[in-house]
Amino acid sequence: MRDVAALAKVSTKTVSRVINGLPGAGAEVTDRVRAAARTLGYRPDLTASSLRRSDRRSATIGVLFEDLSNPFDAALLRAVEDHARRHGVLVLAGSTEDDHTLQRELLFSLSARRVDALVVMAAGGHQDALQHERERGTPMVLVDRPPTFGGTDCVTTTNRDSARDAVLSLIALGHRDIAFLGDRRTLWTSQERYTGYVEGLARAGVALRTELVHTDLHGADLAETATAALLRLDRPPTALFTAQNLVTVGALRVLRARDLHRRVAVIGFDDFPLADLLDPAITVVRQDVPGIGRKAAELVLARVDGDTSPPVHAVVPAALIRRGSGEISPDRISPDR
Amino acid sequence: MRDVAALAKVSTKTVSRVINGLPGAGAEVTDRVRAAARTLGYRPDLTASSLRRSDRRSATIGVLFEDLSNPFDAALLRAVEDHARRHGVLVLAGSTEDDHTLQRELLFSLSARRVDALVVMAAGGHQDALQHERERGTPMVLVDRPPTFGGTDCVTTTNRDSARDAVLSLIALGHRDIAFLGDRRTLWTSQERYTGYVEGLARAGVALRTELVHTDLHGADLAETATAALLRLDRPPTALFTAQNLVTVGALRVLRARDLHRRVAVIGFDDFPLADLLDPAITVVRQDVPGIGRKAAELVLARVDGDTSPPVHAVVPAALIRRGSGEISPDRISPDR
DNA sequence: AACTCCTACGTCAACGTTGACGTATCCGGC
DNA sequence: GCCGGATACGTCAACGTTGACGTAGGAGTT
Repeated sequence: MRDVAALAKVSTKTVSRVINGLPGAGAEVTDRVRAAARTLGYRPDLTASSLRRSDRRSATIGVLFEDLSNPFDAALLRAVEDHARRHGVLVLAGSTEDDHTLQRELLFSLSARRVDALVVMAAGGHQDALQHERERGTPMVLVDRPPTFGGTDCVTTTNRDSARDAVLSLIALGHRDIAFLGDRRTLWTSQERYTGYVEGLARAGVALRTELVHTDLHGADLAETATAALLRLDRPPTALFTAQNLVTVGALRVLRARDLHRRVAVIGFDDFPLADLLDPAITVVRQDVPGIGRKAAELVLARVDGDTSPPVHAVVPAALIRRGSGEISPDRISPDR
Repeated sequence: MRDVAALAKVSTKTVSRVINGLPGAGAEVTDRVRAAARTLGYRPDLTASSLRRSDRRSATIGVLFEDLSNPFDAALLRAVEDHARRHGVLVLAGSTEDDHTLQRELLFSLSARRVDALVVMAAGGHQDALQHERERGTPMVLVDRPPTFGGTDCVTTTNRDSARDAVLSLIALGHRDIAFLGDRRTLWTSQERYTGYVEGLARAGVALRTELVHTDLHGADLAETATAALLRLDRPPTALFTAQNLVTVGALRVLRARDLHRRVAVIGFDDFPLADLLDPAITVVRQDVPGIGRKAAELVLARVDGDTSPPVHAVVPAALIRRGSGEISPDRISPDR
């Protein structure tokens, strides 16, 4: 900047005015400064700028997610990034892999870079580090789980209701032995979906068979093991409600290996790419991922802009997409031994 | 920092020493500073720190990609991020959507935030903005295309060789009418894969039927249209080589809709989730995405650490994964009218 | 002619941090 | 008792930028 000022024979302050398009710079000087900046390849330093500016904005938000290789996380990041970019805001992204220590470190890292706000899509377990950051004044949106502390927005989907509806739809087809396969119970979404499952059974007067419930299936491998175990029961389930996308995939692999994919009904929570190309195509509860991402970005950017209205808990509705696998009628299969 | 210093009754310089673990601070003072920092909720400001430090490192790299909703991009970002995080480096991510203007703006944005290096996974078209940034001294790695300017590393996969091998494998089964469906020709990978296709045909002495070649299929929808057109030919292809993952998916949709998915052979370039669960499972050329990402991160982080060895063009080998769809023998199908 | 007001600049200090360098204190050796 | 050297601090300025404020000159008003 000093070099630009020297070349254009003005003060650095005038360069600053020209670069930021502020009034108080004459036409001829403006041209000189622009030309000098170009020839020197000058790029303003936003970090120095935000250090000095009164609002201290870095025009950067942090996004914490669990695992980018999950299409759900990727799509969400994409939606947040899209919306942020339109506001001139960039995204510092980091995955936590559900590791508590990692999450703390990442949080410190983002905090040290003075992000204007945080979008947190992966808060398993304790939220004390998050709470601390929130109390320091960083606006924050939690995605897929409500905050355990005050003053914080969150965006979730209709986990419980959609799970209940999925189960009721299976029951309407005559299913009575519906298995539940869920992700870690520490996740709020898992709990909600399980509650919806239980509510669905209860509302239809179907008894809950606890041996059909498998939780803490983190990743497709554990889901495969659990599915195999279900199929070995004396009275195997005629339908599966798989409460997370990787769990769905694991279950499908086992059903396919046993050639049961056309006989056992499956409804999965979370859509996934190619679900429509499988045989049968997979019926899923589809979350409005772009909608969730957009809402999260909107909320957090509004907070950055000084919105101090009471915290919001936005609920973005999910929809049951009937593709075939959830419309298979009950068919008593023999135990897999 | 001033508050911490005041509370601990030391100078800010001493606080700096304690926070950074530098020698020259006594045990008792260290404890006092730590305690003060904790009670005040002090977080160092990395942006101010890197402004003043001699090395000017922000411990942040920028990653430009095209579309996060493509699992290839997502997996690559994930691999880069993993590796970077292990070095205490965070990732500023932005998608360009193959929009030239957007790419320029994003580049400026990252430059203004003084990223230490760039990983560019999406450089279609002109690279002048990239070149300019490179000339300003920012280390840079291009993924999936060689640089048009000097002094820059890149990481690619065996596009041409693997494409040729895929085609030869189809020819070995007796296929003579092999269609090529490719992404935009402006992409280097597309050109390479097409060249590999041509080489494969030539090496086996099979004539190239130009009406079987469709390029510039950006996205699954265009691929569907092209596939439908191929099936209307008087002599339709008995095998498809789909040179990008979304193209593969589009082609599969059409084959499935026509119930030809068990009669027309398909080999796709780029693996995609669930390719193994389809019927038939899809034979693909699988790139070593984690390997590419790791290599890119390694290269760029080494440059940040001052590695000035000559620029590297790393080639990470891809592998043909035979799953079934590529092992279908030629079967003359009648034109689809 | 003296005044106000506006425009187009410049000067100075400060944002939070650290490199360079200074100073006070203490310890061991002779 | 004095000196050399290490150790534990502090002081000052600077990184690139901008807010607050100052000033010079011209236009308009009375």
